[in-house]
Amino acid sequence: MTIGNEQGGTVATLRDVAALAGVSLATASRVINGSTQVTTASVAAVSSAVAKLNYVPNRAARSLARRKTHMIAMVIPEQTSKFFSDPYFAAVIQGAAMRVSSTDYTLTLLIESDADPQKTMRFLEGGNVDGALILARHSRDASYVELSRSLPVVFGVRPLIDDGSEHYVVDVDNVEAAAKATQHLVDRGCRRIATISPPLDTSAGIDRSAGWRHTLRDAGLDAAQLEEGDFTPAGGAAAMRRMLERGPLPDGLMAASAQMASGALGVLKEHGLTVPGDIAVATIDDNYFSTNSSPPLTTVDLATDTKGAIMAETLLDLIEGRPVKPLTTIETRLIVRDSA
Amino acid sequence: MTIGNEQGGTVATLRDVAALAGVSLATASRVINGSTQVTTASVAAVSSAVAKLNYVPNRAARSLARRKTHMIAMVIPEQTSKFFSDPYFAAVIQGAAMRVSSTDYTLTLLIESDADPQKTMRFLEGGNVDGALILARHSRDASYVELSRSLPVVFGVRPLIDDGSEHYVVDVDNVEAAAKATQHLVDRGCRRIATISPPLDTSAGIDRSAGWRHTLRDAGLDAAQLEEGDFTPAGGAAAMRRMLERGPLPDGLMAASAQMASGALGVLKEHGLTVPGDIAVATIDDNYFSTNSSPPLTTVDLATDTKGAIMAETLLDLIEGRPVKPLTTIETRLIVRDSA
DNA sequence: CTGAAAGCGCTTACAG
DNA sequence: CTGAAAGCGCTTACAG
Repeated sequence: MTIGNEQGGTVATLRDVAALAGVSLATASRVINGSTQVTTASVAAVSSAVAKLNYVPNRAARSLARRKTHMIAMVIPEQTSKFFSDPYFAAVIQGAAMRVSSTDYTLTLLIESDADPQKTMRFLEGGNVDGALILARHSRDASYVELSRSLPVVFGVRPLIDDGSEHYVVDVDNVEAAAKATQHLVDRGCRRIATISPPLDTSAGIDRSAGWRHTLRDAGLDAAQLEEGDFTPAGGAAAMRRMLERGPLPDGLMAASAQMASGALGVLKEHGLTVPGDIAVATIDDNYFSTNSSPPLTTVDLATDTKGAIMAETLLDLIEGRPVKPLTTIETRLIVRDSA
Repeated sequence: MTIGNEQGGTVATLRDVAALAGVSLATASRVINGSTQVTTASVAAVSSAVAKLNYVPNRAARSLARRKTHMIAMVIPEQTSKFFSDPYFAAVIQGAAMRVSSTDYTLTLLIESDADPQKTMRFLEGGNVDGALILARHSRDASYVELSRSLPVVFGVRPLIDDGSEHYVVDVDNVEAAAKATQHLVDRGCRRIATISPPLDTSAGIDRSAGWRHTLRDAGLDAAQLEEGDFTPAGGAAAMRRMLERGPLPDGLMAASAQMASGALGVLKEHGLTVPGDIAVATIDDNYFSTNSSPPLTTVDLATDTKGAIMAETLLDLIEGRPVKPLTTIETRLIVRDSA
């Protein structure tokens, strides 16, 4: 016994509202859309009809007439493991969803299929949304930068291409975030500070390793080892192992993501090394990987949910034609815990 | 300099396709919708026109004509903290989004505002979606059960009301999951097995505490302490503290969620108690809270992303009029790690 | 301030 | 198998 797909046709229509209020369709529409060109009598009559009928405008009809969908898309890379176990995505999505939920817009989740990445692009180009929030992989940057010529688009990560075309980015200053974490290690007296970096073909990898390097240089210290991770605990553990094999042992580690730091901590423990006794660890991003590890990690809070909210806000500004600056930088702050 | 909201009108329309293919609008539409009532010549002509023009059907127009939106909503409770730091929601959303992304449907995230819960309901009742996936709080069960009379609705958690009306649920068997975790403690020789339960006014709380209780009874053991938690690490820690204060110390703990277990572990450590030496700990749900704690936790995997996928699948079946059973149970399995 | 009318881009009986 | 036409439920110049 299933519900079937008839909805019973009980949904009230604008025509019903107008009839009950004793006005024309046009006037009813004006009242509903908050036009000032209507008498208070009309407003009253229509409003009460709306309440009585529990009227909700049909989005499809409205979209068609206005040629606006009132829908925005959030594009997310497929790579299941990442999305699922990476608190970053959950936080951005939540921030954006919360911001959007206070408007008349609707947020739709678009997973960019590895098998058919063009599907996402066709959807976006097909006029199905008023704008898009992009969290996808750098390998597809070019397509999205291109897309932003015909559709309002906001990137959550600086695209790696720079062909001079304009695009909008909301992100933290990753150079600065890495510098804060590294400087903290310098300040507490570390002299041989290594880093586990995000992949060096991502803007996070490029920027965070740069922040680490220049902070050391400014402090008059030599850069110790750099090992690349992949944003996962396993990747962080592997990087830590390589670092330990190659030696010498650093006295400070700037693990450039809490997930990687958490993996590194496990390896350190295996080797009987204490944190922060033998090696002080600072990281970047504050989530359960940084709060829940032992010891809890000194980190730089990236305010990722705020970033999601501001991405959404920026996109709405773009869609509605309000002025927007190309780059919005989210503030970060150091949080000192036990690991450094 | 902003993009503004003109899209340049470059999007091809069905009329364009028909003209280029030399057929009528009706025929073009038929080809695009896979009708068999068309000659192969028409199919060829239209297909090539579609490719040439990069045509994508306008969803709004299609929705209006078909009176179907091709959109499904996932309703999530506001309570920021939960959604954000609770891997459960991320997993369900991901599973559902992945499943939906292989169809022509679109998944929209609806956050049920604490301030105006009626807003969500109006949206759902307004014919804006073809169906809804409900993850919201039990306090609103009645509204959603009521809603499911006029809209296909699938619950991710068994609603607490039972007024005889039919509704569709996709969930794990929480009684059984708790029994598996508890039985494992019994099997390893624990005699005084306590539990930290989810809130007892939720179906998870009711079922998991029941599974714990009846497993002990079947084993001929007395139920030791039960303390209520709230699904968070802090709640688990508080529950553990109360348990320790009241005594006596149990030799086994079935902490009914990995987050709560993680909080409890911290308190045990504070008190110098070892796991599993002094007290063996088993939990429910497998995520970074169970894999990332020390020791890693023996747990029952709830396959939460699969649950999300099956919720979506079930809803699509409902929408398209395929037969659906009222309850779909997701399989769970015990994963033995170091904590018990 | 208000209403009649055209139009948004599709789908779908209906007639052929 | 195909096409002309009506209609889905709104919005918005246009005329008054």
